[in-house]
Amino acid sequence: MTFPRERLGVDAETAARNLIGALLVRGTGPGAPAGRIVEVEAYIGQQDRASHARFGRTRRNAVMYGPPGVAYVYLVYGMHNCLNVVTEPAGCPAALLVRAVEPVSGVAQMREALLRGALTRAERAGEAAAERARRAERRVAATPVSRLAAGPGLVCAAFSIDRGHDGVDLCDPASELRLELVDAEPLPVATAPRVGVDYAPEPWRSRPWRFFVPGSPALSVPVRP
DNA sequence: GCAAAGATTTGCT
DNA sequence: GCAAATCTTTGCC
Repeated sequence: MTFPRERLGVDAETAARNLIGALLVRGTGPGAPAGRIVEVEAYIGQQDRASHARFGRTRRNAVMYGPPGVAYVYLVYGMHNCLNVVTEPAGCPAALLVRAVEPVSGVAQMREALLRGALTRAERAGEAAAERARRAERRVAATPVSRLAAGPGLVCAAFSIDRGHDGVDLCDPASELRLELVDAEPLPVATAPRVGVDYAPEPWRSRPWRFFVPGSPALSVPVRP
């Protein structure tokens, strides 16, 4: 069943809890990558000094101002894509960063995609390229299934998500990238401060807007005490 | 126009 | 445990 937009068009903290446990699906067919979202972070409003919306509306963050359920994809550190799900009613710039997904199916395609990325990086290494490529191959093959999408950059790499998906409607069952509602017992949700936002002043740095399934083997970085 | 930093991951010391 | 990789976006001259 496709994910109801109403579950995202509410306040961001409620939407974050709603999004935990949802299925993220890329493409169609039996080998299509799919996995359960087990960790997200909320970025809420222009006043949030950790959010891309803190500068007001720009070309990059424009979709954050639009309707909920749409993908906001951006590039960080010049090399990693990050997937967000726009939340709150249209007009309020807010998004949920998908930090970790536990693979459910399509694992082979995920490994292929991760390896493609690693090989591209290895090629640029020049003379050490061949050695790097071998290491990348071993590393990807040795990575446990639960760790394949255990980080915001890894989610995009494993699911082949890039900025071409910016603006895609994740609630449309016809979309290449979409969300599905899982008919199961709701997962427990814990909170913690967000990761990698030390540049932001208080109180934004310490807001407990990281939402995750405690004990999941697919979480990104360890939870800060 | 140019300098600086970033919602990360990887590999080496 | 730390630094490099890499390039877009933002801020300031």
